[in-house]
Amino acid sequence: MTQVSRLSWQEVRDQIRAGILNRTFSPGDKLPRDADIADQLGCARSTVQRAMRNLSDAGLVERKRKGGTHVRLDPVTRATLDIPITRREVERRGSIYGYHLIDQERSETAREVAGKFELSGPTQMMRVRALHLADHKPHIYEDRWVCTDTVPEILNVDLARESANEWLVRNKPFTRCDLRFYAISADVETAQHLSIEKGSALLVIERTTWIGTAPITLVKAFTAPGYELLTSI
Amino acid sequence: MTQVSRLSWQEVRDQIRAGILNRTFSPGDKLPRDADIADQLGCARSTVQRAMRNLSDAGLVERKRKGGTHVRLDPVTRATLDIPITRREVERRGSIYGYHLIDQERSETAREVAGKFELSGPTQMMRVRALHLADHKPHIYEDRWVCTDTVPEILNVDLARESANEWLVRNKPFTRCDLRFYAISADVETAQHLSIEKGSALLVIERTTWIGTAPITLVKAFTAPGYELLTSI
DNA sequence: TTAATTAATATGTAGCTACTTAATTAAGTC
DNA sequence: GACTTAATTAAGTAGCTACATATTAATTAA
Repeated sequence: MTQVSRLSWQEVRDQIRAGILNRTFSPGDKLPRDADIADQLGCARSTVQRAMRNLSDAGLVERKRKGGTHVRLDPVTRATLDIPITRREVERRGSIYGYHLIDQERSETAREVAGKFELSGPTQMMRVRALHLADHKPHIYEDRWVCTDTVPEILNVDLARESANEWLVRNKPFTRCDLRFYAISADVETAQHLSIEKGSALLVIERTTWIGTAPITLVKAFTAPGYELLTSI
Repeated sequence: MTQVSRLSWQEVRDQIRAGILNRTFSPGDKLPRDADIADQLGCARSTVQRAMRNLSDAGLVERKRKGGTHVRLDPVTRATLDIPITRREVERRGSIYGYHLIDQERSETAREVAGKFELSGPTQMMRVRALHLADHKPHIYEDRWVCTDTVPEILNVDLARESANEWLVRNKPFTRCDLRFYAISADVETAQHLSIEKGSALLVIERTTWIGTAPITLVKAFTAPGYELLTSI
């Protein structure tokens, strides 16, 4: 008697997923209603709901009120990425973290930056350039714009002591965050900051954050050669 | 009377999150038990549970049975990435998709590949190189290893007609997927395939998949210059 | 004192009911 | 036929109870 008295939502999810993967339900097909699946499997609808929500989160099915549940036409690989504050990231790898402010200046918003923030009117910004070190070697060079209309407090922060990265994460929550990853060839200035050769291939992590619709910050993090971004699964 | 009769789990989540962000609860602090929060807010524990699970998924808090809920010490930016099959990705941008098989050959597993798969013993592999085109221009060059012990059917697939990418996604579900993103300078061969200059900076998306512990495939997708990976939030 | 056992506790899950909401289908109306 | 409105449907949510499970804390035995 290895029979389980109750079916867990994970088991239900696995069964439904198996049905999708072995083509009992093909892409585009409509799945039975939650209630019917519950009946058939002998569990509660809430259990099927939980399983379905999971499959929906994972990108395997699409659910619509009244419309029912359909197997997604185009399966996607959905991954979650954790981007910690840079100090933590360095320390977790067992390296010694270092930080160095390069320069900071108040300035008008560059057109490119305003575009990324989806701004209509003009705003005051502060541009901060800084270097994060791992074991005394350049690790990430960041070129950051902070909106001083949204975050005026940043003007009173000693950014030579505490990085804007850290201060903002700790003090300025965001409600929206856009991330963008791409590769570039290091230009002269970036190469100089990272102590590498001009033209080296770099992974850039670009992050734009808002609180509501108010812009907070835009950072381009130029990672040193060899940097890899891994999924946390 | 704008008072809501019932508190939704989103509202509960927002209140707890607000408490964390305004330092009512600082990083490392222990939050009250779900039941107490429910009492205080006048909702059911299940509603608080739902809210907490969401905060936990988002990386804001950590929960442990008996241990309770703690605000995470190191806030992370947690993003979800959708990686569709390449054809879909190209078509969604309104471009014409094209595919071209470069070559395929059965071979022993390269040491680097075996390492990525965390293999102990030897396995048979097939190496497939192919090009994905967008509007007749090189878009992604993929260098793929498929384990023919795990996926012998692939040997009977006409990979000149259907890409391994598509066939595998449609026919071989995985239970584990590791992703890795990094930048490289194009070597001669890669540059040739992508019709670009040697040394150009390229974003590489490397994906390793398993079914259980059995290896399925390892792909390095060399994206054409200008390629960007965006989060779906 | 240390190790093993037991009790206590906070989260996690399953099941049920009742109600809400979004979306589609059907029925009227011009 | 085209448009509006109402009915229907299936997922989503809230609340409750009961029990499971993982940990920690307390207690007892060696």
